[in-house]
Amino acid sequence: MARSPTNIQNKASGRAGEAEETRLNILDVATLEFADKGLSGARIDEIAERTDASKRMIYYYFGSKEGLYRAVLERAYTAVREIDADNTRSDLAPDAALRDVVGATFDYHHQHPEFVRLVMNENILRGAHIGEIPGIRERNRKVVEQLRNILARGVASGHFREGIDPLELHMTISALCFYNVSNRYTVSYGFERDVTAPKILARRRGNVIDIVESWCRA
Amino acid sequence: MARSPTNIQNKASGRAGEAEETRLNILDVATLEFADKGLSGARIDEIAERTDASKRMIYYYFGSKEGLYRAVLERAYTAVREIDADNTRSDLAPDAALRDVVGATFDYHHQHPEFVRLVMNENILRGAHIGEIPGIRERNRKVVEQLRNILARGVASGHFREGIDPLELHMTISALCFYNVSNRYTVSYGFERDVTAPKILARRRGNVIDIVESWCRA
DNA sequence: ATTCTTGTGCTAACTATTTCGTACACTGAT
DNA sequence: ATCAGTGTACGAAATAGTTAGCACAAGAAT
Repeated sequence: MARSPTNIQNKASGRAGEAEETRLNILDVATLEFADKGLSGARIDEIAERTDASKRMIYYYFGSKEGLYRAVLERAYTAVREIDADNTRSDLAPDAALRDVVGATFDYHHQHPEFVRLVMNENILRGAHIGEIPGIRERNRKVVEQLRNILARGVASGHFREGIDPLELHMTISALCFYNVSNRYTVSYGFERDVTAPKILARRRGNVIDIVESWCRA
Repeated sequence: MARSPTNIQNKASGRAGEAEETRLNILDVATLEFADKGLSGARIDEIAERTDASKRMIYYYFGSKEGLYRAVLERAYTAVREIDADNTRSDLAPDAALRDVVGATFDYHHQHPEFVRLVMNENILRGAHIGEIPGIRERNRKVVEQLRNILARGVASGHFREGIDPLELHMTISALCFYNVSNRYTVSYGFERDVTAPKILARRRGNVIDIVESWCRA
């Protein structure tokens, strides 16, 4: 029952760097596997097989299947910061800034389906693990603050109308970008249409930007 | 693990209808279970336990775990027809019709989270089973045709602008309605906000309708 | 310098349990 | 007596997690 440390951060001793390398390799494989099959669908044995390490190593570093899952989720959420981290967009006009945010969000989702699938899975699990990941609150807040800023500038410049809640805007953008990837296999079932085809994707991207902008426009 | 002795469930009596009753009872329980945990997360034994029947019956009627899952999915998809089946909305003005469709879609998703979760799960499975469900193609087409109709009427009456693809509109509506339920546990993590609270829900509903309308408006 | 000790990184084989599915016997209505 | 419907107990495979211990490097003791 005792939770194992799992914190072994190899520095100083042993074969330098080897440990971290193994850890990351496991994390990479596990990310694909969990994104592919979900927490309950993924198999530790299979992850172990695809790794350069052995099954024992997974338990050595991550303690349990859930521990591994949490580590995977945490890394994916950390990586997602690149969307907004350095992009303050304060140099852009409000409407251009908004379009830029929406476009970047759309692209990120499209380029990282494994992240989308991990989030889907986490929602299937009713967010059981998301609370344990440090920094998510801050990240979410930051995104919303950025939107609030863009909205305020837009209202001041006459581009946008008043009364739009940044959080609602955030949900709108997320929904439009997320859904395309998350529901890829069921959405337009019955139509001759591959939602990943460049042409269709580009059109959808443009539409998503338009939708958001037309809602905000004064 | 001594399970309950005898689950006497039988009222005995006429076979007529009893079989179907058992079948439906299994289907009900399985729907909740699959929606809750997904295909790989759900446990046949647990489903059996919560049923008025026994595990044997599940295999008797549905053959396998996947067979049961498929039956569950099929029924959920059949049930969803109620959104649009009789609602042609031809009596409404185009803009009112659109608002009505969006509102009804929003409500349906909110009222049937188990359907949303089944669809999420099916997407995790990369739509492995959706193809085997008869009538989905037609249903999807019908929805899109209804939107095409509304759009055409709206363009004619000057309410809507030209050039909106009904399929894109459908995706937009679905995305905005689906996401609220599907990503309930991760969306606004970090905000003091319960996305199921009546007030917040009503506001979101209004916004979703506005978003769609403002995009279509001439 | 050589040996002893210690701790990390790691492997292979094993265990205990879970879990899907089945064999078989039974029951009551027609 | 037949047969759809049913319960109980079990089998076989899969699967999460563990046990026991080896290899190697670096520092301490000799």
